[in-house]
Amino acid sequence: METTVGIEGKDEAKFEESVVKTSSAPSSSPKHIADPVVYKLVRVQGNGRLVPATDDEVMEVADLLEDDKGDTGQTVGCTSLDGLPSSKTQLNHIEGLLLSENLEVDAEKSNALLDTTVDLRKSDAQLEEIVPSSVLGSEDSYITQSGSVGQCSEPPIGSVESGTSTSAVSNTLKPDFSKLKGEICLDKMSVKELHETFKATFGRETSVKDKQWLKRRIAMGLSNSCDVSTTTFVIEDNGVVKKGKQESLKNVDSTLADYDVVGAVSEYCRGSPSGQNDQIENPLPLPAKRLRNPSLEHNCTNEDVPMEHRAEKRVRKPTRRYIEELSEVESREYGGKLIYPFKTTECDQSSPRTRARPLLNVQSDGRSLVTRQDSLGGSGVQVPFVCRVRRSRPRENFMALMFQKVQPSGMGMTAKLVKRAIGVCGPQLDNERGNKVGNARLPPGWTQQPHIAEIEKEKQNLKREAIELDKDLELKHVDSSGDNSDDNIVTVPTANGGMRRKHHRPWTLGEVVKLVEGVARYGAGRWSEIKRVAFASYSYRTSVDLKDKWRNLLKASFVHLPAEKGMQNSRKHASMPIPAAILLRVKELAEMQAQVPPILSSSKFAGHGGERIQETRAGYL
DNA sequence: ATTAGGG
DNA sequence: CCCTAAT
Repeated sequence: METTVGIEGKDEAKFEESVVKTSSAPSSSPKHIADPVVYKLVRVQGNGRLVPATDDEVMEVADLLEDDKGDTGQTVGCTSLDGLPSSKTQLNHIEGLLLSENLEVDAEKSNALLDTTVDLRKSDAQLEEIVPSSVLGSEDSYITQSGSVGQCSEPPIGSVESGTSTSAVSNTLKPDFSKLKGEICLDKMSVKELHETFKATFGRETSVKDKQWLKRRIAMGLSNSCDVSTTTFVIEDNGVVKKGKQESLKNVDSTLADYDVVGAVSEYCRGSPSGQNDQIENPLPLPAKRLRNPSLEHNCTNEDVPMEHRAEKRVRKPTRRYIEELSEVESREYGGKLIYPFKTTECDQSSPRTRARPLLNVQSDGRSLVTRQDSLGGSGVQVPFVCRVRRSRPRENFMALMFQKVQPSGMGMTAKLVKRAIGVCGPQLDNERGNKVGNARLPPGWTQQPHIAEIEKEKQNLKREAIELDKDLELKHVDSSGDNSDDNIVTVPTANGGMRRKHHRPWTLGEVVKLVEGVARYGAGRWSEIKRVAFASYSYRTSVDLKDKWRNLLKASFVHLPAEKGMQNSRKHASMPIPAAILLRVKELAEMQAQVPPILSSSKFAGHGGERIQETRAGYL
């Protein structure tokens, strides 16, 4: 079961009182007409019924409401997420940076925004796929309120929405009359009618007889569940922040709860204030909503999953990306230490339920997220992938170890690596590595080729991503993509007959920005500092890497003119073109810090006036 | 241990 | 990216 929060008004003052009242009588909250807000807590049982929440299930959401009132919502979610004090500043800065004077970048940015959105939705959908009914329940209940409204009494709501744009959330659920209307509408229908409606909605028949179920389904189909869930999550998120944790552990598979939060946070931070409104504002709650955006369609339709099913696929384990994003935030919060909150959570509660769940999310997208479960010799030991702290370099080293065992040829240099490997990541050999141990027979060419392909694909997608408003999150996306599992390890022959491994990790935009940022803040040369601060969560990217990258950036920032010609034919997607804005900034920084590359310095002023971007600097200091 | 520079 | 010298 899941705890759901519904909002029916807005007034944090009366909040608590109201909560209690409403929770015992979900369908009626008459007293507050205009201002009062009530958060109704309901518990969804099994596949449908809404049950009044028990007292201890009632969550305090007062502050959320408060925020909702004044804020865009985005800020709310984000601040609660990233404890990074300077995040805002950075955000502004980056934004400025990108917007500064590059239309191209701008365009890219909007694209990125879209992409991100899609991405999030997609993963969200996938999330849901995993969750049988629990989280769904919450969603459903919500929809019953607002979604069904759309069908029967959409006009009033719609107008109300656009009229009172103050708080999306409160507006969304605000009037109970809407809910009642909606309920009644569907209630009036017989099962048969419901079936017809269902068919009309989803284009297929259903054998389910449960009216409740049908209603919810239809409602879901008519409204867009994506946003719905978001709302729910947000609330839940805040709840979690307060005291939802225990609750989660108590009532729900906390794993799920956590994921929800993750999803919610991500989506919310993306800047979904509009997203939330979208759903409601849209006067025609048709299934078409999903098709609104081409790429979105693509992402949502890629599988031949029946639509109904798709609707469910909204909650799912967050992609590694998200985990790592969060963890990064977390780590920053705790002073750069690598802390993986989910690890504890997940490991603590290994309820039978949890164990059963993973089966559901099998092959949502090629890269199964759960498989690690039993990987350790089938011992059933549960080591959530989240526990993975890092891969790549350490792994490589580890692999070196294996390699040495299997094929003594590379010994010479391996020794060193092995040593490092043991020292660095020995204790944290996670299941993934464990897996490899099992499969260690793989030849040097080992690295999971299929995986690489996947990654590459993803990278391609992410390539188009630029920094958007929600820089922090965004960056993490990009970055994580880079770190996303497998590295392109290439073995190059070395003089003394040995083989050294060289892995290539394309720098993501996010990383670059971070780097630039860092340089701006601490100055070029303080690589270790920069690494500590900006790259705390990136186990790869050593300070040396940073340095190298900076060197390259510097080079790039001053040349960029002749490059066009040769590059044209050879490789278009070879490496992510660094946005001019960033290069510009690099250049500026370089000049500012008197780091102008000696030789290039002559041509630097050629046809470019990069002097006038001063505000950027201001952002840092 | 970190940094700079060459390869 | 990797390696190494220098600090």
